[in-house]
Amino acid sequence: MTTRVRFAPSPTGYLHIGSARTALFNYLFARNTKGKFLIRVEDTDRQRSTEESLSSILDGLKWLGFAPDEEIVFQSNNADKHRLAAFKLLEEGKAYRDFTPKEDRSEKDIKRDIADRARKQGDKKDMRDNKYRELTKAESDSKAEAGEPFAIRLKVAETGKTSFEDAVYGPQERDYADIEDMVLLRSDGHPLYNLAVVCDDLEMRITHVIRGQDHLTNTHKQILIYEALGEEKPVFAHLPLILAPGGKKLSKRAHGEIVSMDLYREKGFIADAFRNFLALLGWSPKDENEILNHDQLIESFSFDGINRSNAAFNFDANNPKRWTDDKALWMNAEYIRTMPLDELIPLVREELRGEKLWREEYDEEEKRWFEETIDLIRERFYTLKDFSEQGRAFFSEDFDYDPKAINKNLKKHPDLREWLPELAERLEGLDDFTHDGIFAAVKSLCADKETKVGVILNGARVLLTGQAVGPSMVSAIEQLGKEKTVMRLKSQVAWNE
RNA sequence: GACCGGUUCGUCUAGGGGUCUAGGACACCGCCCUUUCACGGCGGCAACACGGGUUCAAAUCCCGUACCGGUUACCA
Repeated sequence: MTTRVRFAPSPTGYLHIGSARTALFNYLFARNTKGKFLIRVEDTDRQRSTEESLSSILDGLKWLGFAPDEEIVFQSNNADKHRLAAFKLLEEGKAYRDFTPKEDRSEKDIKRDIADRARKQGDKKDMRDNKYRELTKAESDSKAEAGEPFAIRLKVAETGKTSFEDAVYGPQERDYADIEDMVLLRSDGHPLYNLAVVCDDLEMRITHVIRGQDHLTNTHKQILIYEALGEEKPVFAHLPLILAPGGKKLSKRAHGEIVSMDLYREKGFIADAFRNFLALLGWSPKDENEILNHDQLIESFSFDGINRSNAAFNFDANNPKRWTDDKALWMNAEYIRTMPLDELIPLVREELRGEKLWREEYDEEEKRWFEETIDLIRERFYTLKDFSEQGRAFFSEDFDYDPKAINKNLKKHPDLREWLPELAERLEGLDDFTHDGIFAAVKSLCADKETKVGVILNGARVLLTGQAVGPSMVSAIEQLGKEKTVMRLKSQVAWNE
């Protein structure tokens, strides 16, 4: 049997980092088992669903590389089938009409409202106390015919329990007494989540339902629906949640853009690296190598590598250097400096284009120079943004000097004001403008001035690149070329900043 | 409140009765390399929530407590 899994986002916002990981695990499982990965858009909440949200989610999935194997299913298109299922259960006596007037819930604080009420009820609540539950068929029919509005609720048995074996959490049980007669169909004819999910998963022939742990208790309700429908249930695998630092809920409201996948693309993450990081949040491979590319992730993925406890996404909103999880940043840097150059170049090209730093020559007569430059400067970069920011001086005359670099490496050694132009002169007269020739010139200047090589090179770095850090400076000088090097070393602009 | 999950270094995690004086990764710190640095190499710091059992032996099994999370809608 081929496995079939689905990722089922509801288009009511951005692509949450936790949803992205759910999509990832579904995708990995599908590929690992040579099955199908499907996408179902759960757009039945018409008030909250938007086009923008949908395209943002789809874009995010595309960026991560999770293309669906079949056409995307829109849940709202299946409403008729859901209704049919509800009426079938009603017909068979497995569900009943509830004529209780619909309550008006104020949009605000619904969740708190519900929790408060539940707290008051304590454990005394009888889940079967609906007075319409035992109405005879004739009574129910006549009320319905008279035009009285009704919702359809599932008739959950008085005693017994649901049980299933979760592929991650193991055996699960829940007593019927703890499950209410949930509404299947709203009084306005609108099918509800649990019914819709079950019907669609059946229709799509889903074999494994892989989703967040927040659905663990829902699963029992859905099992009741599978049973009422007389259908086989799929395998369930629930995933631990991704929490904010301190173990609190991670939300856009409280934590901002950091929860949205869009941000990572904008900030210069490489999809491969981010996928790798995401996979390690709640899952771990058998051996100790944590750097796993797309194919390696697929190959090593399995449910028993999934951890059962929630993971905290670690970042510090007050520290720009730690705007997101350290490990994610490190992972991205690792990919940038080790991935094949021909895979990196197109990504850098996009970045430079976006910042108006790209020149067509980089693909033609200056291709070689460009590749060498990228290979040189990528060594200490963390994101693709660094190519256009810290690396800007390699592609443009219009770059800024980092004030910290000026103070630390220039102004602390006032002599550099004379020494660096002198270095420029010496380099200008150099026939052999290669690494060794440049280094020899630097060393002889150091000897003459009785200073350390580091002082000269650090100072030169500021004037040449505007930065305090970077790759081997001698190589950088060679890469920049004589003309630019001489010009920048003679410039006094930085001294006046 | 009730029900359901969870709890190993700061963070992500390995481990599921003896091999655990608890392994790896990130971060942090030190040293080395070097021509400076956010590269690299080597090393260090640092954890089994707590209390009871069971057992010759418990991070691992059982019970309780605490804390955290989820669910508790005519939302998804």
